[in-house]
Amino acid sequence: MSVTPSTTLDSQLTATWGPANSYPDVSLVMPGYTSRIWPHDSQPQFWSKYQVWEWLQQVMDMHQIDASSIPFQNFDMDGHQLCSLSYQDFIRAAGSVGPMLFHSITELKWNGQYHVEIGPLELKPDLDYSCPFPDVSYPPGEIYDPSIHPLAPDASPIPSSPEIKRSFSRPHQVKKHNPRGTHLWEFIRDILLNPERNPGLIKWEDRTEGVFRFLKSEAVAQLWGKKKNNSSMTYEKLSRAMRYYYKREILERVDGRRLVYKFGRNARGWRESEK
DNA sequence: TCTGTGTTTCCTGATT
DNA sequence: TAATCAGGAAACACAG
Repeated sequence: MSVTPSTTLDSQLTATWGPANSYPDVSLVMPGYTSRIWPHDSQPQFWSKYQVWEWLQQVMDMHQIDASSIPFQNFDMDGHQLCSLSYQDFIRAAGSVGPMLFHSITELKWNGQYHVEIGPLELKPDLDYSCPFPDVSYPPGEIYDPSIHPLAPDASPIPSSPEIKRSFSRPHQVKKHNPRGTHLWEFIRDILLNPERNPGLIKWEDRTEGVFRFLKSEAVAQLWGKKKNNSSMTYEKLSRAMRYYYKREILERVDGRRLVYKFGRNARGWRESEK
């Protein structure tokens, strides 16, 4: 997508992250926003792959779980395929987060099928689906491979076995420290990982090396500020936060190139093999 | 209340 | 000259 210079940020967002893609507002597709309302007439069966990813992103963000905790490539499917997954398929594909995702999609399916307005993504607030492990990242060798463990299309109804019920109701004890929801680097990563929805804000310079460049630095800063409810955010401030990532090796310096950053060894989920 | 984390804000100086 | 980069310092919000 090309964006003309006269195009405002809002209109860019509207055009790329908004109604054209069946969402009423950017806040609905950008993780962390408060108004997480999926359209009632949006049946997950008819979702595209990107809508599936957005749903994943939202559910993870809603529960403040690092989106890199699950291998997105395991959900490289459209809504129809997603809806055909069983409870066990979700566990295989997303590990400990699987039950939460299954619950969410089941609810959405029911909402879509029967138009029961019980609230979008209405997950029980007293349930803690936080990842039970300090950092459930998936090393390349451990990434779930659908070709090895094909996902059976035998959709299960609401879990009924005692074991499954337990996994729905038992709060996990270990919480991941992520007080502010999505981190800045994850926000950047997520823009990069949605090329169809990225309105020319950031682009990959070297996809395999994790090198990327800001095309509209101030627009990205505004978007970040909007997400954090901070209207005074600027690229100056955003870049300061980015530079703090050098020390933590989430980002690596790219010398001599303006607006260019590179994901470091501690950044997860940006590689094509671990999406 | 204290502490740690992850920014946010402001600043100075250097570089492009 | 403006934009950006680099990094120090302090403040802030939040969760545990």
